[in-house]
This record gives sequence, C-alpha cells and structure tokens, in this order.
Amino acid sequence: MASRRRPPAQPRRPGRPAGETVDQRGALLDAALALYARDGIAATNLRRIAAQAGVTPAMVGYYFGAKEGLVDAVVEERILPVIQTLVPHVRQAGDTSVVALVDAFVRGMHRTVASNPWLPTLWVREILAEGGALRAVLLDRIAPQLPLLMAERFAAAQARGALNPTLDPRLLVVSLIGLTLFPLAAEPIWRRLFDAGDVDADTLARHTTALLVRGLEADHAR
Amino acid sequence: MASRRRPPAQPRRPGRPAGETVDQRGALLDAALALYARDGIAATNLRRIAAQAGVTPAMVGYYFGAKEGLVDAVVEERILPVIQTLVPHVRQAGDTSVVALVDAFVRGMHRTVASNPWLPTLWVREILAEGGALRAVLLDRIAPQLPLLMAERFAAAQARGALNPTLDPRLLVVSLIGLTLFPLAAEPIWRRLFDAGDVDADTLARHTTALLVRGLEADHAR
DNA sequence: ATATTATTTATACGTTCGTTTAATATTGGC
DNA sequence: GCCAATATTAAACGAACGTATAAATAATAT
Repeated sequence: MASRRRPPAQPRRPGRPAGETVDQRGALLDAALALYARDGIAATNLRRIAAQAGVTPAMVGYYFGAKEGLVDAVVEERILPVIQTLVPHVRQAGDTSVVALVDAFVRGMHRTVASNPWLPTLWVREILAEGGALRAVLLDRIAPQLPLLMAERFAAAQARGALNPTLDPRLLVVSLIGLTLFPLAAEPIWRRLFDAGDVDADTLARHTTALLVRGLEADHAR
Repeated sequence: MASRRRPPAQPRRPGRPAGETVDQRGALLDAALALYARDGIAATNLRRIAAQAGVTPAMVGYYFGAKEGLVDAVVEERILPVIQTLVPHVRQAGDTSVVALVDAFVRGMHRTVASNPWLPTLWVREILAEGGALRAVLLDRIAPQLPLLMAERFAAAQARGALNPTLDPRLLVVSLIGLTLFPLAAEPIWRRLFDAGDVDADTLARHTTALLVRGLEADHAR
C-alpha cells in the first residue's frame, strides 16, 4: 500500500536532485488515482496529491500542465489499461451461449475489481454521477468495446430463441452492470446494513448468476 | 420548473421587506434541493443557492446557521418525506408472495422517481458514493423501514420454499436496488449509448420484473 | 409613540485552491 | 570545462468560498 511517501525530515532546497532519479511523474499518477478513488476527482486538490507523491504542487504544472492534464494522464495510463483487461475475457466467451457470456462477464468483473479495488468507487462518482469527469471516456472509449458488443450478442441470442423473449437486449446490459458493479460499489453499505460479514466473494458471485439464470422461482422445472 | 427567480432589476437595499412576506426559507430549501441534485452537495456553493432563491447568501446563515444546517433541513423537510411515501406501498404488499412484493417495490420506485426526478441523481452522489453526505441518513433512518423489512420477508419466503434457494435474501435486496434505482440513475447514459429513444417507462418496468421473475431462460416451463 | 424584535442587504475577513514565476541545483553534450 | 536542457522548490497571486458583522428597514409589542 503506497501511503505518504516522505516524512519531510528536512525540507528540500530547489534544484534538480542528484543521482538516480525516481519516477516522480508516475508517483503523481499513482497518488492521483488513489485520491481520486477515495475522495473524487473534483474534491481532490493538487496539494494533497503532491504531498502523497512526495513532491511540490508545482510539479503538476511541470509534468501535466494543469489539473485537467493530470486527470487525462491518469485515465490514459492507469484506468483504461485496467478496463481493457476485461475485453478479451468477455470476447472469448463467444456466441456459445447466453449463460456462458453472462458468466464470463460476472467472473471477469469480480476478478478485475478484486485486483483493482478502486474501480467501483471511481465508477460511481466519475461515470455514474452526473457531471462525472469520466462519463465521456465511457461513451467514447469503453462503450463500443463492451456494452455495445454484449447488447448485440444478446439480441442475436434472442433472435434464435435462446433468451427470454420478454427481455430487452440493451436493458439487459444495464441490468448486468446493476447486478455486478453496483453491488461491489455498494458493498460497504450492505455489509454494515445487514451485518453481512459472512458473505464472501464467492457467495456474491453465485447469488448473482443464480438470479440471472433462474430468477426468483423456487422450482426450476416447475 | 422553478428557474432563476429574480432578474435583479434594481438591487434591493437592506431592511425587512414591506407587506406580505414570501417564504424565503422554503425558497432556499427548494433551490438547495434542485442544485444538490444537479451538481452534488459538496459542489454547490451558498452563493448559487441564494441566487436561485432570490436572496443574498447571508440569509443562509440567518435561517440555517451554516451550510450543514441547510443540508439537514433539506433532508428533513424535502427528501425524507418523499422516501416515506414508498414505505406503505411496499408494506401493504404483505406476505402474500415474493413476486407481489418485488412487483410492489419496482412499481413504487418507478412511481416515486417519476414524480421526483431528482431522486436517482441525489442517491448516486450522496448515498452510493463514498463520503456522500446522506449515507448516514440511509443507514439510520431509511434502512430499518425498507431494506431490512424486505430482507426479512425474503428470508421467510425462502424458509417456506417460496423462493429460489440459491439466492441470499439480503443480497436480493441489493439486487433489487441494482435493477430499479440504478437503471433510473444511469438512464442518461444508456439512452445515449444504445440510442434507446424507443424505451419508455413501461418497457423498463416490464423488463425488470421479467428478469427478476424468470431470469434469462427462454423456456419458462422447460 | 416608543422600544424591541424580525428580516434583509452590503461588506469584509480568513482560508483554500489552481496556477505562475523566479530561483536553484544537476545532468549531459560539445 | 562550459552551456544548454532538465528537474525541482519556494513564494506569491488572484479567484472563489463559507462565514461573520454591522447597518437598514419593517413589523409588533408595550
């Protein structure tokens, strides 16, 4: 866990540091991502990012021009690469069956979030929330690769009679997000609310696929 | 729609206004709620609220003490009353059947949001988002009346064999929110994403209950 | 009629924030 | 060994924000 880097023992004087230089630019990106996820982009000020990275606020201007440049770089070099890892996983689930596709998505999402816990929080505040800084990124860069692809596959499956015909293929994509990313984002809430310390990652995944595949019904083959 | 109230033709002088006084306090609450929903509580400054209410920022101090007092008053007098209207609707759906309970919740939520369009936006930013100003309100005031009640009913139904036994009754409440409030909050996104101008409120509600009751399966009685 | 209370504005204060500028120190090419 | 390019800090500026204060005007009580 990268916490505060430097207890500023003696405040550095200006000037280029000697010897092997550390990656201050990367440190700023890491600090920014961590704070963006914790507090939101708008609520995170450059002084805190700089402090966590162990540099002065002026370095943001030096490396990224301005706050917006830093946000863009975090998106490009830290966030998008992580989301890209989801794509092949879902794509490989081919046109075999709807259940296989849905299962691949649920598992892939859980795996991605397990190794990138900042994702749900960031998604809520910067994509789902109106005015979020990353909504354009979803619409322009992510959507064509994942949501639109899945909607097409659902529509095709429905056309060949392999999917509940009362569903809307596009809304089914929305439902999928609502049953995966949303519960992961709301996890702190329902854990406290229901005192659900016993629910582990596997229980959550099994509940989700069970609801999707079978619905509420008690008897499978009634 | 209550837009800017006063094109400040001639800037008022100080002093108590003559004649029949308007409800400036209520105007501040209305303006605050509208801006809280549009921009978020943290991002809304008192000067804008005051401007939309047609008064000066100092009136916030006069009526509510400070920013936090205004937020509390908006919660107490504008937000909680709306959420309360959901409770009897769901409560009346008694222990008859799980489908009836779920249906009552889906319909009730859609109806509440239809007449209070600010609800999903506010929910995302102030309850779902970490650090949101209203999460404590959910946990302390709303949760015991709705989510906990529903979880109990689901558990009871499952115990008597009237609900898919692979589901978790508590997670089912989370799933319900993820299939109702979340899609309503994300509506601007998926409408643009899928060019879904044809989807109306009824289509959405039918899709949701269809997925909940039956799941993905094509053949109901296979 | 006068005094007190209620309501409202103008103004100013202290803080925080994003950004800019000048200075300072090191590296690397010629 | 000099000189330009690179990397870094300290300091400060202007804008925006929450809040406090004093003055002003009307209503109400005595």
